[in-house]
Amino acid sequence: MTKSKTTVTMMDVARNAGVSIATVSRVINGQPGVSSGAAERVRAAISTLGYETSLVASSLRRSRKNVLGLVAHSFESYTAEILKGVMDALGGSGLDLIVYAAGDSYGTESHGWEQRQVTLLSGTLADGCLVVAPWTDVRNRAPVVAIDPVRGSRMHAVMADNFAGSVVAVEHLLALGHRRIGLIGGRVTLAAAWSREEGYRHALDQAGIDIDETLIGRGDFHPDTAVAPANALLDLAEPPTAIFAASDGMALKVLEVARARGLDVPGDLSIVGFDNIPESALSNPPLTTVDQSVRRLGYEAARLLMSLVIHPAHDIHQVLVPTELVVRGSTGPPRTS
Amino acid sequence: MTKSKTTVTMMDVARNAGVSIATVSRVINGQPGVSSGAAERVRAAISTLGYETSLVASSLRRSRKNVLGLVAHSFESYTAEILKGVMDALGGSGLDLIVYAAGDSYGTESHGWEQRQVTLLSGTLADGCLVVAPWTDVRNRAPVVAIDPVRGSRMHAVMADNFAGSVVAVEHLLALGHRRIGLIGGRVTLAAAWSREEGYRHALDQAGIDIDETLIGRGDFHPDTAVAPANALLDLAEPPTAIFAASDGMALKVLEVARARGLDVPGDLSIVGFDNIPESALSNPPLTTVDQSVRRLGYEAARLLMSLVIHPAHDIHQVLVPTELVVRGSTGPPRTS
DNA sequence: CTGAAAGCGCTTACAG
DNA sequence: CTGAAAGCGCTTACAG
Repeated sequence: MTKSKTTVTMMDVARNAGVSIATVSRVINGQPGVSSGAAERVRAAISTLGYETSLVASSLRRSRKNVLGLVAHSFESYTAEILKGVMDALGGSGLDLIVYAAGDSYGTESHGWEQRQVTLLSGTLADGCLVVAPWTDVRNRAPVVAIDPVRGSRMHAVMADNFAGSVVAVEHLLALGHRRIGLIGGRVTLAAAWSREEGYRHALDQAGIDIDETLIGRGDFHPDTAVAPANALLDLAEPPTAIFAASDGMALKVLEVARARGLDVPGDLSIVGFDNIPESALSNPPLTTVDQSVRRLGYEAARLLMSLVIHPAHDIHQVLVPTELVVRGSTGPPRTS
Repeated sequence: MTKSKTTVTMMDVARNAGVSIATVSRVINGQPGVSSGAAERVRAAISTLGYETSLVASSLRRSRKNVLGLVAHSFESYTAEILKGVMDALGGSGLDLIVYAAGDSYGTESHGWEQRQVTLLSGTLADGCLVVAPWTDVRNRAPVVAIDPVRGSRMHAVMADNFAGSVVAVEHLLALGHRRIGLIGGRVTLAAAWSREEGYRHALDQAGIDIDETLIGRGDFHPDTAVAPANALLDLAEPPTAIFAASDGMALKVLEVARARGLDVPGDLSIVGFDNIPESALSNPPLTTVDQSVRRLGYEAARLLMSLVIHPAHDIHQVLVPTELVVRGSTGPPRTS
């Protein structure tokens, strides 16, 4: 303890074990070509000195890092679910995850933000990167997979099968006997919103029902943005007997609006949402909705990224995760008039 | 484009701008002593080449990294809330956050796990580290702050004022007229569980009520572990008229058990929880509980860590975040017999 | 104001 | 089986 060093380095271990740092490195990385005696001494030195390898130094030298990166705008529940799914996929793979979150709050809303974050992680720390709901496509030398990409994205991506989900939701309402079905869509620059609206139109089309554009309102997925279109729909001379909202947050808001207006759900109005967030099961009545397992999205995205890290692909991989209709109390047959 | 390099480095920028890499570094880090002409050329070169600085290389050289680390076992809702609070604190501070999650699932439950993670981050990438609900105390050269530390912890830490919260909860029941108040505690190795039980005992003591140990059951904070103790309590010859559960998850389970037994809440049994998770407001009846803002915990922990990074302290800082009673429908006066 | 050079802690051919 | 040495991409005294 003559020198007061601030960190225990590989050099210290080497000295303590009486070998070179190359040998220490080999032992740590489990590489062949070390006598068992030397390996033993190195291991002993490591535990005596409490040595821990430097992630940064080894990342700088190594090309394969065995770490995946993730970039997200916030840690609200959607991202939290994604993270859980990613961890499910990583379990036991030998890969770790590093999440980098920039402290400056506004930077987050600027255009190049995700690109910067991805470069930061991929260049140096991670073998590839996951981007959650990016505002724009992102590129990198290392593979990048988007979860919920923008509309028309040309990146590797994972998203829910929004189109099929909407079709099933609307078909459910049709089967109950509804003919005037309103839609409250989301921001159409997002692929998800677009596909959900497409599904709505497609299902009505298939049923031979003409699309009535006055029955289509638009929010931006956030609950509050559903209030105005919901009221507009219900103020119609001939209001819809059912409303399909493109997110559960918005659907629950529609439910509130309906009750405030003295409407019985589902007696006077059936309501279907999309997402199956936990609150949907707890509303009164509980919400019929389309389940998209966000956790599963994270899982599939991590799997895809892992495979791309091993076999880089120049064609674009996009995977659609199935959705499923969950029928609960907020839908029923229309009042027979 | 004669050389096909894989990454744009500072060297490339320097060459392109006709300066040395030292000058490039100075421009990037906003250091003085660069002529405006040189700075201009460097900036131009950076944008032409699309240069992005290497987080890893600069971390290796620099002592101050302007990055905080966070280590957690999972990303379930508790940790997600913590993350939100941490991001609140970081906003605009110029500090970033890096979360490192090990992929191997069991490692997580082993003893030295947090220590290893903290060393990994703190040694090299971060100026300091946050540890969420560690199983044991963790040390490092760089400052470490625990959120919800173990009982008797000697680390810097942030935790809810669990004792005061329990006292208020039990006093609320006492004020309603309850005298036989059951407790379902948590795992007592956790400081939080211990303090909550202490608060219960203290409040009864102050009210001059002898502690009846048969009224004390124990779970481990997870919902399911409350079922057996709840039934045991309600099977008593003289059952409690109120039950205080040390977590909302457990309290909601008690509510279920009570209803399954045909008890009216709060008519036959009052129930109080602890935590104020979102589900508590939605139960039927809604749960009276003690609010501990987990997000606030994250916020305060990040603030503390930031201050410790700037002024390292050798005394132990522990901060207690206030809790607050939220009275809802699950508590009322006992039936007058 | 500017640059050459040392060095952060590792890994990896290369030569024994 | 083992080690000396180069180099990953930066920052930072130091000398001009």
